[in-house]
Amino acid sequence: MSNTPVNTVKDSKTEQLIKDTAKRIFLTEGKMLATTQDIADAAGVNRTLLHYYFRSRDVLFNLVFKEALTKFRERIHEVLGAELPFKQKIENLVSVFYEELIALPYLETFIALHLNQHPEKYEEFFIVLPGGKERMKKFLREVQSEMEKGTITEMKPINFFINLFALMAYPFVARPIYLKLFELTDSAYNKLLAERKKNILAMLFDKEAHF
Amino acid sequence: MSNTPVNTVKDSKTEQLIKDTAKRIFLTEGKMLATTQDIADAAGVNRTLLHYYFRSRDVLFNLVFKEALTKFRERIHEVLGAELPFKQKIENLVSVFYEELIALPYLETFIALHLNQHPEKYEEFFIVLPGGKERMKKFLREVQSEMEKGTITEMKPINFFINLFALMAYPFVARPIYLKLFELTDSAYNKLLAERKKNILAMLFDKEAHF
DNA sequence: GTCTATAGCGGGATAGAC
DNA sequence: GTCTATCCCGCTATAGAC
Repeated sequence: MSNTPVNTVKDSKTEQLIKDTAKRIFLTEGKMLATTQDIADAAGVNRTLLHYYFRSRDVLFNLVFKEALTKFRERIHEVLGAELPFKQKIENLVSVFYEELIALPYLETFIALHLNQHPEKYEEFFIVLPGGKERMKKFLREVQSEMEKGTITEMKPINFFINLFALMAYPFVARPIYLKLFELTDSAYNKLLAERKKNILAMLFDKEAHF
Repeated sequence: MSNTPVNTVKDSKTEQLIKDTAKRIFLTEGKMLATTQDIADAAGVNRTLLHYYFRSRDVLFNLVFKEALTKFRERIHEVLGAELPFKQKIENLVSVFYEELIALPYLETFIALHLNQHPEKYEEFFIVLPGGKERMKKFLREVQSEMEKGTITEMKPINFFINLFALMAYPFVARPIYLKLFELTDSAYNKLLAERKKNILAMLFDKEAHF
């Protein structure tokens, strides 16, 4: 209430630096077992600062996870909720999804493993987005309507949804396997991923020009 | 060479029990951080026996992993190498893949995470299967030939391969997410998975009766 | 806000008795 | 082959000086 000290400027550089570094190590590099020392070293700060700002490794881990997931979901929902023709919407979705997963390729893998281990944390991680449920229902109705128009193959709308995300996400999850299996370089695999964008649309929609 | 003692009967019950338990915990339940104590408790044996038979946790982990992966790959290769019409082969593949992943749903997730962390272990885990390389090349040629016949959409054969495995594997990897997202019970999700078998074929092949 | 020093414990591994 | 006792280390976390 009275005059607050000047150094109360929140979100100090250090705090943000630690959080960004943790995010990179956990979700970009996929090192979910990284220790507090690993993170501190990578950020170039003393290990105790991590506890000073976040109290425990667990709190930091969950925070980073939750923030990334929430941002990701918000972008997806935004795209799916846009007032655009169905096919255009899916094209945008693929682009946005790619953009996010190139930055955070292990996000999906982590969710899958972590939620299996701690199902009670679902509500903590998947915070309710305003209008989220309605937006999903609306999207599934759109899928249904497209099938009636004959632009996509008849199936349960949920299966269309799963197919869509399977085709997008799996190549990121399984990247290390395919790199070796087909003896590809990183950049060759990235090129393959880029080409897949068109391919995914060709798979989802009936009878279209493809590549 | 001379008369060996009777108690040299290898693969004692205990050894097998520990290995089976570890396999279940690591690959079926997805608890890749399970401690030696966790495994010993689940098997109902003393923790030191684990070291007695396998020397270290790491050795046990790699052994279990490698055995499961090799068995899995052998089954897949067997199916892909069979002398059968292409579509029949893919149908068989989906069935075999499902059978294996229902038993070991976390196999794929583990490979992805573990190989990323220890890329040098690729050769240890992915042992060379006799004729493996030729079989893969032959399969990709078959894919090419099917595209020329017009039964499947034109694309790079590698992309057909990735699409195939994406559609099969992803719903297993992402199971915990979809259970919650669509508020499904375990058995409802299993039913959905079963229905997807037909759906996957419809996605992969052009213009077929679907469901 | 940042450091050093230290407590504390959980987990892997081995020695040695039975 | 199976157990108990013990060692040892890495990692989290905190107290307290600066």
